[in-house]
This record gives sequence, C-alpha cells and structure tokens, in this order.
Amino acid sequence: MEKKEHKDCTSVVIPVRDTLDIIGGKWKLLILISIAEGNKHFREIERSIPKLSTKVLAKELKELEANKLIERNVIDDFPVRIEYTVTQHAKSLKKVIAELQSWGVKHRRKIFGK
Amino acid sequence: MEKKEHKDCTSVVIPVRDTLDIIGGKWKLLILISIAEGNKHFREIERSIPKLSTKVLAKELKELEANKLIERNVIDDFPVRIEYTVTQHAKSLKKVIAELQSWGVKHRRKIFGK
DNA sequence: AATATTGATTACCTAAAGGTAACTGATTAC
DNA sequence: GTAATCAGTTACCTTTAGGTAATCAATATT
Repeated sequence: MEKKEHKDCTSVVIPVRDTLDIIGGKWKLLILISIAEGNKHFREIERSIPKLSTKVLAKELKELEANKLIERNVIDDFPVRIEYTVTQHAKSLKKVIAELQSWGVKHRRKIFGK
Repeated sequence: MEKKEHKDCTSVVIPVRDTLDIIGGKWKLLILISIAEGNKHFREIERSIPKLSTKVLAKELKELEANKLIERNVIDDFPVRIEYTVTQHAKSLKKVIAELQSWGVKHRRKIFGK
C-alpha cells in the first residue's frame, strides 16, 4: 500500500481558528453588531441584547478590546462615562461575516429542503 | 434622550452560527481536510491527525455526515470496509474557509505586529 | 435620607466539549 | 493459537463556556 504523506495544514487551520475564536461563542458577534449600530455605553449594550448578563458582557468586552475590535474610551465629564466604539479592524470582518452568513443560508436549505 | 430601536439581526446571526457550529470546534476542519486529501478509512484519518482520539473522531464523523459534508459508504468486499468521502456541499465551504484564513492572517499581524 | 443608575467584580453552579483508557466483535496475518 | 487490524463503543474525568445572583463605589434623582 502506498504511504501518503499528509500535507501540513497548520497554515490554514491556525488562522481559521484565530478568526473563529474572535467571532465564535454565543455573544461576540451580537455585541459587535450592537456597538456598530451605535450603542456606546455598557448598560445600553446590555439592554440591547436580551438574556446577556453583565458578567458575560464585561468579559466579552475585554476580549474584544484585547483583539482591537473595539475601543474603550473614558470620557471625563462629571461623572466619567465609558464609551465603546468599533474599530476599522472590526469593520474589516464584514466580508468574513457575509461569507459565513451566505453559506449558512445555503446550508439550511440543503439540510431542511426548500 | 432618544430611544433607539435595535435592528433585528437574527437573519445574520443565526446563519453565521449555523456555519460556525459546522466548522468550529477543535477537530472538524482538520478532519474535513484530511478526508479531502484522500484519507478514506477510519484508522487512516485517525492516524493522519495527531492527538485525535477514536472517540472524538467517531462523534465528529457522525456530525459531519448528518450535515451532509461527508458520505459514509459501506464497501462490502470481505471484510467490509468503510469509506468516507467529502461531498460537493463540503467543497462549497472553500470560499468561507479562505476568508476566515485570510482575515486570521491579517489579524495576527495586527495584534503581534509584523 | 433613601433609592436608582452606571460600570463593573465576585462567588458559586450547570452544561457541554473534549480527553483517557479500556473494551467489543469480526477478520486476517504470523 | 496468539497477536494485530478495522471500526467503532463505553465509562469516567477534566476543562471551558456560560448562567445566576449578590455586591461594590461613585454619582444622580426623588
């Protein structure tokens, strides 16, 4: 039997997993969309997404910030307020999301018929 | 203060999550690539992916089959052998994967500099 | 003075994903 | 007849994601 050598696919798999870590999970995309639509403040974002808890939101915001998808700006009026905004880097996800969405729609038709 | 109405984004989020459920997770993409490269048999696939256990492989193969991304064919020579192959539907993931990969590469540069 | 809002943090719990390892029954090679 | 290979299954355990609820300090409202 011929021994086949398995191609090294880390150069595909690792970047794909990086991307999935960022928009995967239950809330990240919803939070990004909410901020992109203009919700700037913690409570505003929280209220805009049903069932999302403060704890999870706080954690997700930190991760999104660490990945440079959002910015956290401290506005020092009195009292200080915090404003979250999406970065250009986050906007560059648009094409990725569009592909994921369009394949998902086709897939649903494939699995559940038209 | 103006009350802003939050746009309904389920038509984006649900298909995106459908897609992520299918190629997300630690192994699904690796398994798909392995089969696409010509590994047809259970043990062959298992051996081609370091650290992948039989249990997880068995579970993932079932899910991939349920999603019509692979086919499981029972070849009844003696002894019976099982052959896995990728479907056309799986091949249609190529563009999605390419987008995820390319964004992941850019992201890595963004985060860790050049 | 009491209550509510803002931007969170903390402790505790559950559910799901994934890992480890032993084992099955059928067949084939030594 | 012993060992190995094939295609898995089963039981048990750990890790991670996410949920629930209480609490915090600072300010603002009644």
